[in-house]
Amino acid sequence: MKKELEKQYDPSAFEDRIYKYWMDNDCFKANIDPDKKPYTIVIPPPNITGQLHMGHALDETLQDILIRWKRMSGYSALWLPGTDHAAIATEAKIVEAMRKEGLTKEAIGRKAFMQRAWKWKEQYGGRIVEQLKKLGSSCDWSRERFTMDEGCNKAVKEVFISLYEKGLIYRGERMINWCPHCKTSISDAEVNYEDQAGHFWHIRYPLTDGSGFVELATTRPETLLGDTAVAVNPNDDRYKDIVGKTLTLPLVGREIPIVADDYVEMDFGTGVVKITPAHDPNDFEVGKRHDLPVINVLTDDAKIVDDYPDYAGLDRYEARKKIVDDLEKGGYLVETEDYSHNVGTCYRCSSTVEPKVSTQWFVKMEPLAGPAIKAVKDGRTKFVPERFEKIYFHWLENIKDWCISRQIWWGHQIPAFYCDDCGETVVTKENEAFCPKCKKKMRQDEDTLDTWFSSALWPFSTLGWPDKTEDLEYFYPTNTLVTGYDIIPFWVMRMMFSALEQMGEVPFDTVLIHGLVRDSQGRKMSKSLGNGIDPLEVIAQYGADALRFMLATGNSPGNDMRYIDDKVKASRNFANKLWNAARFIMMNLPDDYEINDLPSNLTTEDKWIVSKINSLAKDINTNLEGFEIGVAVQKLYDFIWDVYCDWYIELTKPRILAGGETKETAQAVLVWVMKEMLKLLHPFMPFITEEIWQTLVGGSPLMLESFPIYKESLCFEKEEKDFEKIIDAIKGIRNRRAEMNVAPGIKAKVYIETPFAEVFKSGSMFFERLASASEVEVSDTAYAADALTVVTDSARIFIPLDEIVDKDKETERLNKEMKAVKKDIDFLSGKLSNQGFLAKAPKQLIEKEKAKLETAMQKMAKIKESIEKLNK
RNA sequence: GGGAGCAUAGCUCAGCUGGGAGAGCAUCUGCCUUACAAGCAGAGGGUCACAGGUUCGAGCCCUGUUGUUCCCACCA
Repeated sequence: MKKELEKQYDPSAFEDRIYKYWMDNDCFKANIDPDKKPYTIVIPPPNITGQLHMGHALDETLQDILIRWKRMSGYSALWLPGTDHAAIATEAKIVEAMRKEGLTKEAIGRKAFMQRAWKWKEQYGGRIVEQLKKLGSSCDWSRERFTMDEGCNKAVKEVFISLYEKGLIYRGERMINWCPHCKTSISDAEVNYEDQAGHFWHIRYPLTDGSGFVELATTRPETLLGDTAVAVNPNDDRYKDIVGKTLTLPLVGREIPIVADDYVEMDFGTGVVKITPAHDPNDFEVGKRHDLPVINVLTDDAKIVDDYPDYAGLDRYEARKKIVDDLEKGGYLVETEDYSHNVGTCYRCSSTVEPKVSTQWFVKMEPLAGPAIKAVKDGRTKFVPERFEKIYFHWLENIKDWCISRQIWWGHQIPAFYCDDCGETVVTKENEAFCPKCKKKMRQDEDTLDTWFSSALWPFSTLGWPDKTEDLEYFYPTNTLVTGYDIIPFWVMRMMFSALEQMGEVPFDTVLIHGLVRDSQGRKMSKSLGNGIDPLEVIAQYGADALRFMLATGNSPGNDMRYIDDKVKASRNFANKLWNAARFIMMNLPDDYEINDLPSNLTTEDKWIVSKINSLAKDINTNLEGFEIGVAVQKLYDFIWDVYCDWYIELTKPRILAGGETKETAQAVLVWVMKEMLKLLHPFMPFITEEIWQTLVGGSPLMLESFPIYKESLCFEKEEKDFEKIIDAIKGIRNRRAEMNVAPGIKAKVYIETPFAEVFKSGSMFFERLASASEVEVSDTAYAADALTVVTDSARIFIPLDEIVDKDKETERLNKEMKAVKKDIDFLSGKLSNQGFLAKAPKQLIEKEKAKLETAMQKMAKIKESIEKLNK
């Protein structure tokens, strides 16, 4: 049968079909094979609420490149996929959907809400998974997991109980971050700080004894309602006398003490701070030190509580306005100053968070942080690039206890039970509990766990832990974790200490960090800006291969990149180039062509390209081992486009026309090198390579072929060098002709004077097609008549074009060239007469420079001679 | 207030452990050469931010400066 590809490269015509072909043939399935080494990547589970965005596309592309490469390199490669329940984000979506139906979660109750949530998950949770497939992700879907599935829930409970029993999880009343919009606590890592324009209100509080006022400044006047003291620095002479006196709180009338505390900075503001223990983390600490009451003035949705009738029910910002007005009316407001300050916002909904005193569950971090720091310091896990270790260390070294309880329903319910009668607490993996003291049925904690609590267990919970499964035994610890630098504190860090604590081993040996994909102007892609690019649309237009290739091109680990449409186009054009090259070679094969290994009668140019792709294979492996994906991509691009298409294919054309043995050898080499290229390119552009492979080779899938490695037997150093001489000469001729504006149609004789006569004789046929030669003469003596002259490192070439040879112009040209060579000679001889260089530079380099100088000198002599002859 | 990244051709970016600066796009010239005009052959274009230093030799290492981006941090 004739092997044939569609005339037009149209990725949409085959990408889905190829993906299905892989699925049908179980190509993604990882098997436990004692004869193979395992290589494991767990996917950073995308949120079930999510739609595929460019960040995912980059993340998945990098993982797929690595996993396909390792799979082809003989590893039992497992890419374990799954999704995250995204607690707060998902709950918000469901609540919003219910709101449209006029329902609230309180109205329908927990059970019904959870049923709706699961239904929602079934309906939409698979969407992102289907989108991942569009990219070509070679995940083992038979092992797909969900952070809230039964196994993950088992793992979560196991860890919770184990940490609780070790005293590493505790429940307590602390100051936490509260999001009034999501109505739940959030962890420190989930707060984003941003500068906001605000005001600094200077207020005076009257001394109760009527002896005057104390002026202080605040950015949050509404919290005045909850003030329980005013503090000054103990060393502040200005206020020494009033420490211990009391003030009457304006608008409220409460009598509050003036305390002395080191926390107050004397030279900031007026040196007086109002203390509101319920609404500021520092004030909370001051309050503890001075045994001050904690008076909460805000509701869960940040409105003033009913205790203050004048303000009750007002939103915090409305209350602020009214309180400032009232302070002014009462003569308490001294001045209002513009002021920019740092405000904490919720990373999910961007609402301003409220510090709040509340009873929550916490993970005690200090004992867990130590081993996690050590593991990276010891090099058991390393970051690529290394600089991100600093971020990791910084977080762990300054870590506070992790608030893990959330006041939402969608998530893992905390496995703690309370006795309403005696206050007893029981933590158990059972679904119900009875009080050990009063034997009564206990009430389970209403709260759920931070979504990251389950994500933190992902590398081992997905492999079956806490059960001792074969998967866990074989595939754990995993190898490479690929993720963006923005989630190091959320996820990487937590996986590290969780794994070390539960498994006693690091969860992965390498963390490959990538940057963000920004828009063409370098801005972060965001919904609010509306500047996001939908990867699915890009795939529809240019194909997944083009998108993947674009994302991998010129991208170095840890650096942000921009999405630029022209770059995708360039990648698509590259795919098109490969497509057409494949079409060309198939076009020239007989219908019953049988693919064999390399023949033994290789020509110089055959050995040249075989040797080149052999070293390319070496480079690609080395680059991938070092996670230099962008560099590997560049090398593949250059080889396929420049070396194979622009040179080698062109070189085979005269041989194909000639027919016979040389044609057969050329065909065999064309096919063989194409096969090697397809293998090398496959991890980067899986679809097009598989499609071509299926058409050209057929049989088993390309994705299960062996990845090429360097082979000594394929290295032909001499032929490589020899053929470069011919390429140099052809380039030189083309160059001269273009400069002289000689149309390609005008053929001319080419006379080559060279000491490498054999090399040039064997390559002379190429000059006809590639250098517009009418005939080629190779000799060791110079051409006698006037001609255009081209001097390369290994030859002097004469092109007798009588009608266009302008002696003056030619002389000028040669003089210019001579100057350039002279510069080379000066540079090289300068270097070689430098005693320091001779004494300290590596010998090999010195030899290389000497050889270069020698070549340049010879070239110089040839040019000089040509000039003289021309002007005789 | 700490910490980090970036600064290379008109634009977007590569450049591994220091050995005479690269790619894509854009520009200019000439080509429909029977795989590809999503193409072919050529050309122009860079005191590698600035100032010092180390070295025989620096885009790369060290110090400082400027610009820019980001992360962290409780100054009310």
